[in-house]
Amino acid sequence: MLDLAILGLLQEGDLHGYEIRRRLRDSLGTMANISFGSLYPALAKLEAAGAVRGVEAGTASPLATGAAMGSLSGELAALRSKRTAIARPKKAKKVYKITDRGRALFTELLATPATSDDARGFSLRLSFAKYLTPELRIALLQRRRTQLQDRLSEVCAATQRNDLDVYARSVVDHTAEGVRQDLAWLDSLLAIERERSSTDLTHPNPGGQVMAPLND
Amino acid sequence: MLDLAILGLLQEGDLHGYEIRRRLRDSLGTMANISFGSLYPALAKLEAAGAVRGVEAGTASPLATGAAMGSLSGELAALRSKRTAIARPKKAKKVYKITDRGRALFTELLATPATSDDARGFSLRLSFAKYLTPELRIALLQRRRTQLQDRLSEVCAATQRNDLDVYARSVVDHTAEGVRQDLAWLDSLLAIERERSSTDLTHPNPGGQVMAPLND
DNA sequence: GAAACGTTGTATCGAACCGATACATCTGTT
DNA sequence: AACAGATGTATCGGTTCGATACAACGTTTC
Repeated sequence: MLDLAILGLLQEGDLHGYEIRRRLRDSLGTMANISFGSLYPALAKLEAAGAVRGVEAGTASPLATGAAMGSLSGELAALRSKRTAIARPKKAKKVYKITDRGRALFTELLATPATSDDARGFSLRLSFAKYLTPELRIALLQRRRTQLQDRLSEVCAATQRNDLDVYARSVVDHTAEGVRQDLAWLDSLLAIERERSSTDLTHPNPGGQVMAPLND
Repeated sequence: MLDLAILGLLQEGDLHGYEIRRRLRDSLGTMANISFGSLYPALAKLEAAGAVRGVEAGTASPLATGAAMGSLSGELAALRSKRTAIARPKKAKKVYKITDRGRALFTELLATPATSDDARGFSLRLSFAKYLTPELRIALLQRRRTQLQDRLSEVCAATQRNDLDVYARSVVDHTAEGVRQDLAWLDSLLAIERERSSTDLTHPNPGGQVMAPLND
């Protein structure tokens, strides 16, 4: 699941570990707090599998690193300290690029429903939903929907109990409310998605947006 | 964190593994989906630490197992099949009891803020908040509150970005909304808690409810 | 009545993941 | 010049997950 997130980010540009973690926190809200203890082993594993290639930046060609830079502040910092960048090749950044193999793996992981998408797995996949076909997109939403409905009936059953003290009850009630909200969100997404697909059928590719691998 | 959940449940009655998992799902909504791959090792660890004691039920005294039964349906099933219960001592249930050491550990774990309470850790602790003093209760809520505020500003920053496609944006927005709702919930809990503590000061122990280790 | 299936129940394995920690480099502050 | 703080890579031990195996019992079905 971390693999999917990494490949997804790398799909939009080359990044190094620290920057990946930042994006995980910023763009992919759901994947916040991924620790380096997960990240670096995952990167090593992906590299061993040939899905990404990591090159030490700073050692070889300092001119080429500019394009690989992640953050704005990082780029500015690099420009400011360019005098030292050539003289200090020690402990360089390792910039990761996605390979064709990695792109294939990404597509595969994204489409695979896994066994049970939990909240994180679903949100992650939805974040990358522009890479899915409309059918797979709707399938993803529907899978999550039935899952949430099951969860809701469980939680509602818990709500009916009368052997809970105020605190436990408050937790259960709030949990139920959260599930209901998620469900409503999902329904709105499904409605949008169905409308979009129907209009796409009548007006194939109307504007700048759209089409199967959806651009941003 | 699983330890805390187990000890909390065992505090209200002796249970065996399977039943613990059921309660984890039913009473403690947040701790749903705990796998046996976590549960049994955790029980073994707690037993090794002297926090719980597990006794094989069914083998020794079939009469004594009745009180240790967890679910209503379980008890009924045991009554119905009591004729076979004596004759079939194979592969017995292992019923766990909490010890004094376990109770002490529970109190310690419950009061310890850990390093960072995530959503699960917080909900779990709040579910057992009746075992906390009013001061510790408020401290727990406030810790979580500042944490959620930090999270909210992070997520709001993500909301401002304009380089997200519709799907990623929807995820970010919904996440932000969720955090806001959690924050509102927390504020209401804090308000209640503060009022409760102030009325407790003016009218010490007014009704059947209340007092430091709060009963259910 | 036996075969098939669902539930209850205990247990283990490998992999994923977390939290803490260590270490190195550069930047800005005082 | 000293120090704090962000950036950056990396590893270690422990916890948790997901899959799987196994066993006993109840219910349904043919």
